[in-house]
Amino acid sequence: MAIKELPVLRERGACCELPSVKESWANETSDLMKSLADPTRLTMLASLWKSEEPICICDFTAGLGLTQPTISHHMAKLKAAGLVDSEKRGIWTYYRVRDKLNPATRRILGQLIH
Amino acid sequence: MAIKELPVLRERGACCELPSVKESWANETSDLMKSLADPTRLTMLASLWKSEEPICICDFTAGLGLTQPTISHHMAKLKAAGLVDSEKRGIWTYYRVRDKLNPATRRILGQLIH
DNA sequence: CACACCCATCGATAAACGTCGATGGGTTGT
DNA sequence: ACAACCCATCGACGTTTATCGATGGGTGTG
Repeated sequence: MAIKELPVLRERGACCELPSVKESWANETSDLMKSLADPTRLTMLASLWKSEEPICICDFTAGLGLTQPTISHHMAKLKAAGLVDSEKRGIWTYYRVRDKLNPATRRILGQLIH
Repeated sequence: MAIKELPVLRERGACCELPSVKESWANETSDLMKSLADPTRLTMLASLWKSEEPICICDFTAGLGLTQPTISHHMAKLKAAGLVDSEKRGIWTYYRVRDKLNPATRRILGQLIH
């Protein structure tokens, strides 16, 4: 257990340096995590991920127990995060997982949803 | 483009079914995402991930531009999410990425931090 | 044209969140 | 015993978030 070799005798008031972590990475990654930090959005995204066909707002509104403005609000967040694309057809607006998803993001979503 | 074959002529008021997504999965995954949905927590977790040695609160307080209560608060959230372990040594409390991390969670973190 | 339907947006409200100062418990060195 | 340091917790504050009802624009149907 390496934990037994902790520096018990380090000087007081002497703090150590941290491994460097890029601020831009932290900000961008936390934005992605925020867009996924809601059960409704995760459910919608997983549905789109698994579905062969695009899905429209009314399907989500009918399937989940939420009102249409709430569903639209969540979908707008997924779209703002660059995770989904939309296309309007007649009176419906169809959503799908974005084709040109960043490969790293696609891997993460694949790990999450599986 | 499969999108050209959208059901433009579907009946109005007839909503389709969604692929089934487990509610428990959505809740648990969103909890994990929430714990990662903050730049400070991501920076701390990435530091622990990259570091050979455990790191104590005072190091984070010195390295990031935040007060000690804020750092402790974020670390408590990471611990509550089961992502880190802590061990007290003298006056210091050392943190490290949890040894017995769920393999799926470890893969996700590996993808995120890399 | 009038009506029904889909959807995005606005405004409001309650809950959750990030941050800080203050406090107190533990531990070490003098 | 005292002082200095590390850290967890509490209470407060402003910000963000999830949700809803109401509204209006757009589109197809009778």
